[in-house]
Amino acid sequence: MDYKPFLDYINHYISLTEAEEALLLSKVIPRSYLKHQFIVQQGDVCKSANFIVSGCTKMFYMDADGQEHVVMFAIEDWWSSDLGSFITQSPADYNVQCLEPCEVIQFTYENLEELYAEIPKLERLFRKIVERAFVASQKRIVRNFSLSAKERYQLFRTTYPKIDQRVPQYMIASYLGITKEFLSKIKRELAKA
Amino acid sequence: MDYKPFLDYINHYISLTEAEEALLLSKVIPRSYLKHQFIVQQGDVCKSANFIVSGCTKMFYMDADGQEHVVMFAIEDWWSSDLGSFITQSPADYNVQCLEPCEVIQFTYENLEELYAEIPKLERLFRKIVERAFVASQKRIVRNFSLSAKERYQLFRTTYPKIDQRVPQYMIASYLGITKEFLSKIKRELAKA
DNA sequence: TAAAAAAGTTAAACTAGATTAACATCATTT
DNA sequence: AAATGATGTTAATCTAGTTTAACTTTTTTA
Repeated sequence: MDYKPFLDYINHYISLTEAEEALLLSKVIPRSYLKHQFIVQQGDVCKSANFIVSGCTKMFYMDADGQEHVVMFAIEDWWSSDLGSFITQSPADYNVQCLEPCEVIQFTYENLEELYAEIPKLERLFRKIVERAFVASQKRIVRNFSLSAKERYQLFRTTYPKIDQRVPQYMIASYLGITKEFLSKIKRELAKA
Repeated sequence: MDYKPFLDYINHYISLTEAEEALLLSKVIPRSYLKHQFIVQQGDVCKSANFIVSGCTKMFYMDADGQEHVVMFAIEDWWSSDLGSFITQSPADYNVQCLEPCEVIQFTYENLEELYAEIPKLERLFRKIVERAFVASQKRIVRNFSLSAKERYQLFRTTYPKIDQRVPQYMIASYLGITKEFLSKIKRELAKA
């Protein structure tokens, strides 16, 4: 597996010495998944923090009625884990499933705790990553309330054009909180206009 | 101002020596606000991270139509800042306003950066705080999609009974993403049943 | 390459929640 | 204690988005 995108990503936030890079890579697990494979399963403990080197995943919640709710997609240079389950090492609320074959770099909980002790700068790295993720998540809450379904789709399409192209439409509908039928109607209207 | 709740809160996540506590307190600003006063204003840079010692705030977004959207409430032992604005030191998307007289402990951006350098453990503290906030935020997104307005209100009421009692109903409606009229209807139904 | 499965479309009937508008109650200030 | 403004209620009408169900197109697999 090619570690360069991963190291580039990290060096965007903090700078590591060669020794630190080597230590980091020694405690990280490269893993490949097939399309449709689950990286995390609802009910199981999320044992790793997963960095996507290549491929595409969805994180989703299966509700009591068997309805899927897509919480987020992840592609190259994003993380895809049930963070709540990972940090508390308790059963996951969400599934993470590969929508394409995926190459993933994994931190186990124990390895990450060791790394925090050995390279304290990593606390800073993950603080910054999660800060950004939290801000984006709050922004999404507001938008879900203040924008119409059509506006939300237009925003999604311009913000994540790559994901819009790679992911089945019915999953995007779920991510936007609408039915696939209604998204189909929205796309027809947008195509006309 | 009484710093004990603040120190207790911090010691729940990490442990500080007496010297570290003293250094921390020397770089923090206690401040009082009146009811209705703004701690952060949309468009201004959010200059401080705000820990609520006493009182209650709302963070809200004012949309293009002049409609208020409540993103979150904060009471004792919570934070209330526009984190996106704070971490990037760019104009705030949100307002933070006091719903009661408030006692607040403030970290300026510069002081916090200094503190991170002087007490690296604080990176760990804020990493953990933001991790939890992010997990809660994602959970809220899923719930907004998978639960009805009535279910969301019931969940809110049992999760945050104190806030339900302290905050005007029309603001709770805004937080839940519904109109005050519809919340009124929901409450009538719940009272009947 | 046929067939089966997955993904997408269309349209009619329906519903959760919005809008509007009038009114009621409570709190604050003078 | 009256008046003002803020908060909460009720009910009729309306609409964005759902549901259902039948159908088409694309992709995957045998």
